[in-house]
Amino acid sequence: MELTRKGEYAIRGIVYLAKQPVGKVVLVSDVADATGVSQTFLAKIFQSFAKLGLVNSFRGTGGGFLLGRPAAKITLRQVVEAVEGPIMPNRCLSGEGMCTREAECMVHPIWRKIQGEVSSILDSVTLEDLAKEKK
Amino acid sequence: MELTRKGEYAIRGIVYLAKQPVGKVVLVSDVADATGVSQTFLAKIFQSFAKLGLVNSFRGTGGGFLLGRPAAKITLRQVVEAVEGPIMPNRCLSGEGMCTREAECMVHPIWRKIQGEVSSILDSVTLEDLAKEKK
DNA sequence: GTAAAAAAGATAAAAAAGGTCTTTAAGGGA
DNA sequence: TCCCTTAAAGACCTTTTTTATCTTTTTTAC
Repeated sequence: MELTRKGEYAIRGIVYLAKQPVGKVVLVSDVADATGVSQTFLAKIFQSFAKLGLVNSFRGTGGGFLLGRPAAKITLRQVVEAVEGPIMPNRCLSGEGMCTREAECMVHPIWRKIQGEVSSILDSVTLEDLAKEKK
Repeated sequence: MELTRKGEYAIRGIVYLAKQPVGKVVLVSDVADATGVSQTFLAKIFQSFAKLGLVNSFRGTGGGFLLGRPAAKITLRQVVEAVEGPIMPNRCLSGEGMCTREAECMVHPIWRKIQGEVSSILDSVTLEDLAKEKK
């Protein structure tokens, strides 16, 4: 029931991107320095983002990363799920007939409810919100 | 963001206890057989319960376990936290001055909200609820 | 005293977390 | 064309956590 470091770093990294002027391309190394995360590890995280289109990347001189779409169109849930996988408080919610007890299981609906609540909270926050300075 | 097997087994085991007639003492081995969990592993889990008073135990011949208080007075949260520790979606919520970014951190309040929601859902369910047969 | 049962602690295999390193591919500029 | 820069991809590694098992000790009833 805990976010891993990967998830933490992912958020820090992409929020840093969201704070840049629109269209500015930044190096992983810069993001790593600014957020205090190892460059190679952060690079892996950004690769996951790139596959999902959360960020765009450019190789070579002058390359780097920027957001794949406006910060207002990227939710915290998308960021977290990109590196941690689906919000899934209990294995049996993954379906695939794994939970043979589902029929009698009274606990099942509780996890489903938690899954729904957590997902909806994470869905309600965008990178635009997170990029604002706290006042 | 996932319940471990220990948490799953804990719930299965204590719900089985809650389904027994009030006052009936049952062996770990019986609970283990009924729930499909290894006996020694379940014994460890029940030891955690016993330390917190969620169950009472008796050693020796005729010994075993029963609920430490009425099923209606034991919440799902207490059961989960007994084996998994506090509901804590993000390390920085643990306080202890760990989160040096708290002042500027816009993400912090989100985790706090999730923590609150999850806790309150788990608090709202008792073993009495879970021991009912699904209809 | 002996058998039954939980308590406690040591040990260990397997999986996940948390990284690093090396090689490859792509792009820009001299 | 040849470097240099930078991300992509994948192999590799270490540490921690999970998921147990096994043994010994303590407690209790008979």
